[in-house]
Order: sequence, then structure tokens, then C-alpha cells
Amino acid sequence: MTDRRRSVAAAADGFARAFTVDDLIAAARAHSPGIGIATVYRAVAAMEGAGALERVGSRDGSALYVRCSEDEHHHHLVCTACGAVAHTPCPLGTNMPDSAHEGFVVTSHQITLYGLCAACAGTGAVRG
Amino acid sequence: MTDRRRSVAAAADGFARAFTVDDLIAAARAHSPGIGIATVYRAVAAMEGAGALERVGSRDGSALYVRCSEDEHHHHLVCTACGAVAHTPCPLGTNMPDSAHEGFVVTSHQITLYGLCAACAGTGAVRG
DNA sequence: CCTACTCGTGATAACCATTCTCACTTTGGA
DNA sequence: TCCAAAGTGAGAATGGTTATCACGAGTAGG
Ligand SMILES: [Mn+2]
Ligand SMILES: [Mn+2]
Ligand SMILES: [Zn+2]
Ligand SMILES: [Zn+2]
Repeated sequence: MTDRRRSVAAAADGFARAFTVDDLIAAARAHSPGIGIATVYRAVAAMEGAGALERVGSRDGSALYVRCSEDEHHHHLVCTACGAVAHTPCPLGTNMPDSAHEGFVVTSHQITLYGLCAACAGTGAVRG
Repeated sequence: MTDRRRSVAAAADGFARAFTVDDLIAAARAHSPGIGIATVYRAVAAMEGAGALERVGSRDGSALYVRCSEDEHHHHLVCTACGAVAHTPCPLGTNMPDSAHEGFVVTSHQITLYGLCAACAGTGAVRG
């Protein structure tokens, strides 16, 4: 684990909402002023591979990510108005990975729920 | 509905597997030789908006689509080896759209299952 | 017939998020 | 300390997708 990687991870920890790589670059530069974008992209790829980061869609052509613990298998709920994120248990229940459906052996799945968080549900706010 | 749009829809119908826009362009040109890529991209956007096409990930930086009926709410199972697609009922069951989770009002969700189809599960095949 | 307006089309240029290149530095173990 | 492997960063390149724009087909009204 290098100094740069630590900065990116710390920057990711700082977000309570979904963020783009650009957001992450800006945040990482607070602690590592000279960090290059290639390095951040590489850190993102590594973290995504390790389950520390998860893609939850895109906004204006840029990927949106969510900081995620590497613990239990679970999924995410993203507020389409403010980007707020909630971690929610896997709704598949008994139909877990490696089970069979329609003749397929299911090895993985991608689930993201979208909606409005409590704060945004109150106002008529809409974003992106 | 124009002639071009019909060609793209017909081309999409011809795929039993997930396909890229490039695949679609090639297929559409079988019946509409001069069709331009912009037209196909526009048709894809229209079909996606209408629920006739659904994005199921990407391969090598290109979006992967699946032809889909506009009927019941359901999701897809994609073979990571050959791209074969199966349509499968929504696993959320009672937790349908517009319900609440973690304080969120859930308005939509994105679910895709990945695995190996019966044919590919037999061989040791792996792709992309 | 005209005119005006809308919409789809397609060749092409532009965009721009992401990846690659390459020379250099850092890391961590022996 | 030494070294091979991995990481870094400025900049160039990539390439899927989108924006432009001139054109033609349809349509409604007169
Ligand atoms: Mn999480
Ligand atoms: Mn379907
Ligand atoms: Zn799950
Ligand atoms: Zn569903």
C-alpha cells in the first residue's frame, strides 16, 4: 500500500454520497497535491477489484462510484436527487450466486436501487 | 416509425444474444445498406427509452444491449461466455418500485444476473 | 402548386472520459 | 543495502458516443 493509494482511499472515505473520479481526484489532491489522474484511475480500478468501491451508474458520461466496505455481500440504494447512498442487504435471499436460473449457472449479479432519500423525498428536488 | 427505425428494430430482433451498437450497425446494414451510425445510435436511444432495448453492461468499453419486449417488468440473465440472454422475473417480489427501504423511496432499480448458460457451463469456456 | 415547418438522416467533426506510454521513483522483502 | 516488482505522472492516444449541419421527405395550410 503506497502513500498515493492511501490518499485516494481516505478521499473516498470522505464522501457520504456517490462521486465521480473527478470528484475523487479533487478530494485526493487535498492531501496529495501532485497526485496525477492516471494514479487515481489506477487506484479506483484496484479498489473496485477489491470491493472497496462500487460503480453505481453514471452521470453525464462519467462513472459514479460509492465507497463500500468489503464485508458482507450487499447492494446500494442511491438518491437520484442528491447522491446519498444507503447500503442494503441483498434482496435475492435464497437465490444467491452460483445458483441456477433458467438453465444458467449464476455466478454474479449487479443490483442498484434508485430513489429519493428521506431528505429529498420531502422537497420536490430532482437532479441528473 | 421510419424505414430506418424498422431496420434497426428488425436487426435487434435477429440477435439471440447481447450485442454492441457496432453489431447492430452491421446487422442493420444487411437490410439498409447505407444506414449511418448516427441513425442507429438515435434508434438505440429511442428503443432504450421505450423499453425495447436494455443495457446489460459493457464489453471493451462498448455498451452491451439486449432486445427486450415491453411487456412485464423483468430482468436479464447474461452468459459471460457467449452472451446468451434469458429473461427472468424480478426477484424483488414484494419489494417493488415505489416502496421504501432505509428511509428511501425507491423509484427504480437495475438488476442484471451474470453467469454461464447451459451450453457454456458444460465446456470450460470463458469470454470477456 | 407554393411556402413553411417539422423531423429523420448521414457524413463528418468534435468531445472527453479513460487508457496507454515511458522514463522515473517508490516499495518491501531478501 | 540491493533489487525486482510495482507504482507514479505528464502527456499522448484511444475510441465510443454525441453534436453539427446541410439535405430530403413528409405535412398542413393557403
Ligand atoms: Mn456498500
Ligand atoms: Mn427482456
Ligand atoms: Zn446480491
Ligand atoms: Zn425488478
